[in-house]
Amino acid sequence: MENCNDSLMLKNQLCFPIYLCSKEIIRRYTPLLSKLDLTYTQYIVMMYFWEIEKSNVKDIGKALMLDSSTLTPLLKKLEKKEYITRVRSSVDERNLEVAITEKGRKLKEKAISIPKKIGKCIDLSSDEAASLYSLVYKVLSNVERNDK
Amino acid sequence: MENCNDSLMLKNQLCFPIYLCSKEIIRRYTPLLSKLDLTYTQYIVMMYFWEIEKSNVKDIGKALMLDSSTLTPLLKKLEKKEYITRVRSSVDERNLEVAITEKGRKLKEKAISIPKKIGKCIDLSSDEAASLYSLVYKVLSNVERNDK
DNA sequence: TACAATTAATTTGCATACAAATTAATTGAA
DNA sequence: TTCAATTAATTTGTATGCAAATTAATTGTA
Repeated sequence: MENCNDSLMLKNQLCFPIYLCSKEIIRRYTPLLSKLDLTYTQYIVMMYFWEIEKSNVKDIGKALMLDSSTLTPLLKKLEKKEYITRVRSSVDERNLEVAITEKGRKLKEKAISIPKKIGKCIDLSSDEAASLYSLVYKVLSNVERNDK
Repeated sequence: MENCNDSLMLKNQLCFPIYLCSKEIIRRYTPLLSKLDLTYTQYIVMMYFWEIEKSNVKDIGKALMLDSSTLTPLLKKLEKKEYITRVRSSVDERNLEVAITEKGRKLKEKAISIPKKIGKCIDLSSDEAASLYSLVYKVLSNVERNDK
C-alpha cells in the first residue's frame, strides 16, 4: 500500500542506487586506472579508440553519450599524454580528426587485467550479470525513447 | 568464447551502461527539479531530510555515500535557499547540526509528482523494476564488501 | 594535567558533466 | 552567388565528486 509519501523515500528510489552503483564501481576502477595514468572517463574514451582507431568529437560523443564540452578538455589531456592525436580535418575544417597513437594502442595491454579484477569485485553470477546488463540497457533505451 | 580482447570492448562492460543509466535518468530529473530550484544531488539530500529532519555532515555522508567535501558547499547552497539550517553543535563544536526548515518541508509537496513522472520515463514493469533494484543493491553491497 | 591521537568539517586541487553562448566553417536556398 | 541557416568544436559558467591537506575541537593516556 504505497502513498505519495512513500514514493519520496530514499529506499524506494531506483535512480539513487543506480547512481551510487555507478560511483562506487568507478571508485574501484580508480586505483587500477591510475597505474595507466587514466581516469574512468578517459578509460572509456580509450576503450572506444581500441575499437575505432580514428574518429571525431561528434561521433565519440554520440557513442559515449558525452557532451562535446566534456570531451574537448578530456581529449586535450589524452593528447598531452600522447595516447591520441588531434588534427583539424583538411576536408572540413569544422571537424577534428582524433586518432589513437601507437602508445595509446600499447596501453591496452596494460589494461587487460582490469575487467577481471572489476568483475571479481562486482561478484555477480553470469546469469545475474546478464540480467542486470539487459535491464540497464532497457532503462537506457526507454529513457532515450521517451526523451521528446 | 571470450578472450582478453573482448573483455575490453565497450559493449561487454557492465559499469559503462550503469554509468550512462545514472547520468541519463538524472538528466530527466533536471528539468523537473529546476522548478524546485534543486539539482539532483540537492534533491537526494532533501529526500534524506524529509525523512530525518535533523542530522550532521558525517551522518548525511554515510547515508548518501557522499564525501564531506562534496556536502559542505552543497549544504551551504541549500542553506542559502533556506531549505535547511546549519549550526555548530554547542555540545561538540566539531559537529555541524543540519536541520530542515519549514520551507524545506513544504518543498516536499511540490516534489510529489516527480517519482511518477520519472517512473513513466524509466518504464519498467514492477517485476523488472524490483529485479533491477535488487541486482543493483547486490552489486553495491558486493563492491562495498570487497572494499578492503 | 599536558599533549599526542583522533575526529568532524572545511579547504584545495583536479577532473568530470552539461547547458548556453560563442566561434568558425560549410551548406543551402532565394 | 550571397547570406541566412546549420553544423562542429570550443569556451564559459555552474555544480558535483573525491583525495589529500588543513583546521579546530575533543579524547585518551602517560
